[in-house]
Amino acid sequence: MPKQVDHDSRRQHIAQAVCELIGRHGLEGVTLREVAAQAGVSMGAVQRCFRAKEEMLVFAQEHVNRRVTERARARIAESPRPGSVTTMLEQTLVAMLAVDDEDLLDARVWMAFTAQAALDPALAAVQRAHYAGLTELLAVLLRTGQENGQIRPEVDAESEADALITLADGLTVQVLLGRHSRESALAALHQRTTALRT
Amino acid sequence: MPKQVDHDSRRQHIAQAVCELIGRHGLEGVTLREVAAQAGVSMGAVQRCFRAKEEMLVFAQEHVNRRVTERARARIAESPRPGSVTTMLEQTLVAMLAVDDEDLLDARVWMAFTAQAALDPALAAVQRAHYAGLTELLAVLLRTGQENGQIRPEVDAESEADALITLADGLTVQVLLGRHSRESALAALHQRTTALRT
DNA sequence: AGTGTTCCGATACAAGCGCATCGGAACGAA
DNA sequence: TTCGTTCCGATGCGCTTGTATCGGAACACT
Repeated sequence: MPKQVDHDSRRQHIAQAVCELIGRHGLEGVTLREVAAQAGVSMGAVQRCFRAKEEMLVFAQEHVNRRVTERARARIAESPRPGSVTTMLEQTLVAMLAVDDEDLLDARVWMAFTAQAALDPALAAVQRAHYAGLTELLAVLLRTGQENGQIRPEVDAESEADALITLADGLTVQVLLGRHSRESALAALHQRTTALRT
Repeated sequence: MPKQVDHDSRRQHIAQAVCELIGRHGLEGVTLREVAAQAGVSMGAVQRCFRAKEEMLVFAQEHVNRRVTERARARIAESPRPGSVTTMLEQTLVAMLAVDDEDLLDARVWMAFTAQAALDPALAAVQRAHYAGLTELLAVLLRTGQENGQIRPEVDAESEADALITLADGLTVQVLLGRHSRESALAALHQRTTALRT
């Protein structure tokens, strides 16, 4: 048997390098040579992992989406007030904002991919799948809260989940443009989620 | 005196070509050659109008921003129910959405420039200036409505204007990704603005 | 140790890019 | 008409891009 490498972990590593490049210089800054340098590997290694540049970009998109979802679940798990559904909702949305200094890069990556997805139906489908998962997560939280009597019963879980996601996206844009501070965005989320309480 | 051309109108014309290219193929699709072809002029003419590509892009950004503002003012002027401040508010936000079929291109252009502005402080400043004008427009409408007794007095005009803009941006993103239809976005705007009524 | 397979680093290459250059067309003033 | 200036279309240049190619290194197995 020949030499073997862990392809999947290498793809993750390269995807991370791609995200850092996008976050700093946008999609235009993603060249195979730069990616290789950022990842600390040679161009040949990158080419072996991904048949073409676009395949690499799609993988990177899914990579950052996965991380957002993970962050959301982590924030729910370590929620400051366990049992409070509105807190869990808020933490999920905070994870989506991804404006926590170190994660601010991810927000720019999200922005770049979303802009591209507005032009490329294939990328749009990837983003929609990601959003579908988040919507479901929020909807479950909302329904749970309604069963517990923590969320006002007249709220429609699905449409409210959509509205919350729309708010998070809008806030992300505003923060990235420097029109909102991180704090004011968080405050807006807090206000919106507490307004759902009974 | 030598041959003279109307530089300003030519710049507008080229900017329009740039917008159409961005709307169809993104910022990556904007090359001097493609711009010249789309505008129906030669590359030399483009180079004469703009010293460099970036200058052209900034001008195009301001071009599309101007058009959004104009559309907003036009929609206010031909408001279906003159005198109704909430209707004017709604029409302004509808203009910002720019998802009216023919304007859907502009929404994609907005998205592309905004993503770029998240990386380039100079572009971010241009966008912030644009938003400042829109915020002021909305705030004036809100204050007028409060003086007329059409808008609930406890609303803070500035922060409410910001919130409305955030909503519009979020909805634009959702529509471009195909997660919201044009109609549901308009409905969301309508609901939000009517909620401000006394 | 030998061998067969997998991997990868370096290089080559065509295409496309932004920009600079320049000779001549276009046009107003004399 | 002639002149002087402005404009522009075509072309060239240096550079970067994504991808293809390939000789040899790296490693598991016999």
